[in-house]
Amino acid sequence: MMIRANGPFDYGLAYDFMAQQDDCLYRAQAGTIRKAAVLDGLRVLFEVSEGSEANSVEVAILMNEGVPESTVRNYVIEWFDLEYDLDAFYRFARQDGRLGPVVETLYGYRMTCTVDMMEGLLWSVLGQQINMRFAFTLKRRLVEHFGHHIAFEGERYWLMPEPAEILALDTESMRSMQISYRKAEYIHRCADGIEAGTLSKAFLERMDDYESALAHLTSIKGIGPWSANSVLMRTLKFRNAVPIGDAGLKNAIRMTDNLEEKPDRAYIQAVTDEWGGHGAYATLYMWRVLG
DNA sequence: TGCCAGGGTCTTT
DNA sequence: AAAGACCATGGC
Repeated sequence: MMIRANGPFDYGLAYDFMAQQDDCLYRAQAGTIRKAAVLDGLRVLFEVSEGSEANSVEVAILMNEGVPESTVRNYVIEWFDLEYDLDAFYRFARQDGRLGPVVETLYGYRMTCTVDMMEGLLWSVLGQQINMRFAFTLKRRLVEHFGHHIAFEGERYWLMPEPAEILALDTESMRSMQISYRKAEYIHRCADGIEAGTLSKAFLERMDDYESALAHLTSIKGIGPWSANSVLMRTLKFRNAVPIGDAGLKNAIRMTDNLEEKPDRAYIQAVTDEWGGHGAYATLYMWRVLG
């Protein structure tokens, strides 16, 4: 099936970004991206590749336990953020001194979202303060520990474990994966919240006010402003969410503004205030000015 | 080798 | 309110 984006979309840019990540929950190879997922309790393996028409992707289902095609379609729309009005962002960005140059070189670049809430929260905790390479290693160890995968053509396509399974995983097992005690505790809290419903995606989606959702997320021990906004941006699609304090964003602003030192919190706040409702995509593009 | 990493909490000024 | 200690370990 083919899916067209709302406005410009460059599959190659999405592919290149995803291929350079070391994410165990999809496989990027030879221009195609394969992913296994459990959707409404049923397993499915599908493949995304460049669409035959402009600004589109092609989706092929490789293995399916009965997930409706429309469900897979909606998943891919969310994953590649194909509904976002990218032209509206560009109209704003072209008039911005920082964003103007970078949006020209990345025309059609969209966010790769994290559809699953447990995965989004897990990443927002694992990604705290450590280098990305190591964070991906930790994620891989945790995911592979549970062993859930779909085998296809001699390869394993790993599935995200359920919150209940993560909740049941003891701290010592996580420590043996080199996840710190604190992060193990935070991950348990997140899994518990999803199980209880107060951190479920459906619950937070109903909380359509940004300030309320932010306050709710940061009330969880271990979820600070950076982690909360990471989830608001990539899983809940709040377009004004910006991970304040993000190291990459600091470095990017330092570069665009030609600063001697990294900008402080007030400086960053002033910049992100200018972005307003375009903050999430402004951040996405700013990350790319570092190369 | 030392500094930095897509931070957060808790304690102390 | 702001600054410092501590966590914890890989990557470059």
